[in-house]
Amino acid sequence: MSPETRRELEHQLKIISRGTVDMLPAGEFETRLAESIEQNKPLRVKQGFDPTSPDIHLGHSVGIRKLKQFQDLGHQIVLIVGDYTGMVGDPSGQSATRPQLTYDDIMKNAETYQQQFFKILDKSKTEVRFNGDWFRKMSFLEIMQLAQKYTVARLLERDDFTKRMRRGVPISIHELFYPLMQGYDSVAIKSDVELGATEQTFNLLAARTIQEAYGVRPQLVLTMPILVGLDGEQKMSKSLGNYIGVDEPAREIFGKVMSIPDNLIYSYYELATDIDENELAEIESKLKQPEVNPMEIKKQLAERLVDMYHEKGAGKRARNEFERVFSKKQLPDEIPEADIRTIKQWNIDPDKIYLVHLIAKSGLSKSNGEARKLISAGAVTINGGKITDPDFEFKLSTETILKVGKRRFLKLLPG
RNA sequence: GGUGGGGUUCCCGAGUGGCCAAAGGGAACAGACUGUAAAUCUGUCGGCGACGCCUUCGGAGGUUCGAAUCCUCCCCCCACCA
Repeated sequence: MSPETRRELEHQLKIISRGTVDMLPAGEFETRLAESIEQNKPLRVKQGFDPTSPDIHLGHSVGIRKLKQFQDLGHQIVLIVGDYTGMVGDPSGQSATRPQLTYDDIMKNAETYQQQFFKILDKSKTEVRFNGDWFRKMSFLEIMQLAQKYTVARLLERDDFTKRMRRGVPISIHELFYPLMQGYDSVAIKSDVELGATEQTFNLLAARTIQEAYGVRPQLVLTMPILVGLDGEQKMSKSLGNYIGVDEPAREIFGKVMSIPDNLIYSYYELATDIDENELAEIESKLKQPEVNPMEIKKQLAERLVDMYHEKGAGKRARNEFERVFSKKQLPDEIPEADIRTIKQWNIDPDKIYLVHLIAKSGLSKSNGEARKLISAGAVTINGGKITDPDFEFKLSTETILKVGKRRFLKLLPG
């Protein structure tokens, strides 16, 4: 190996290994990377995403950002949109069968996925493939041949299956196919590397066996930690509702980041931002000092994340807004407005506004009942004055600010 | 295929003829305290202009003054046996 190759190899390994949990099989990464450098042949680096929800969130971004690093090092990224696997549902980490989505839902989600991927990746350098392209064409015979390549015993080694078996939770046969399908994706696109979260380790390794069975060189496997969601306990996911979408408005991203438990701050910096090693180390030590209030570090994190997914300066603005509304309890700079016409469209008489209806119809609460509860709980103010009477009615004569809970506002205009 | 045990509100899970919109826990939401952190305490937690009315306990029928609870058929899950 030439000194230049050696240097480039070290450089690439350093970037690639940041934040990773495992690079498997041990040692082979180095060999294969060196080979790629020497032959000037980019690695084909794959990650699959099942479009089971409309948005890419920070959890997805962990892998995508790692792909971006590969991309910047000159490797070829292949994104698999799992339109077929999405219908099967990945059993990884699941305690129950996933709900089946219709093909239409999946394709709708696939569209937004494709837009959102490129908030992080360079579109012109990325290969996007739908796995329906090959699965749709498979005959039953071919499916059986694929099924031959793996054994039930090996599938059942998986922790999630074992647990479900033990707890008496059903496992459908189609779920057993999921790892086979994912593995076949690797055959179809001849991947050199596949990325995934640690919970994917089984699927990623199974793919090696399947590639080999089809005469394709087995891929390397790189696993990333799971990003914990807003609740501080479970992995970030749409279905748990504990996620931050990359497409969300700046103030939402900022606010959600501020609501994560303190002990998550470090891992968010490490996994979801591109902060450099030195700063990361500094943050780590600061967070350990009891006299440091983590709030400021968290605000910087929130600012940084907003900047990543919005235009420059958006983070700063979101921060100012946040501080105004929550620290100083002032009004946000943009409040949804409702004029007389809108109010009438809600079937509400502006001369005799029944507060419960107003809150419910304007969407500040889900139902009249909830509005009523919020009022009784003291969560509703009109122009700063707390209203606690659930039957409160008023006439709209001047501009009026309605506030429900900490963050829901509505401006009523008499005009 | 046989036998037995199950399917309850967002989740787990009590309830086996009226006192059940259904215990308890979790989640969630709101309030207090705070840093939209954690912890803690309090309240709410199917819908409705609401001491009442409507809808809900796998599905469809039935018995009864009255059903989540009893009967019939159907669907689904689990365990053991084959």
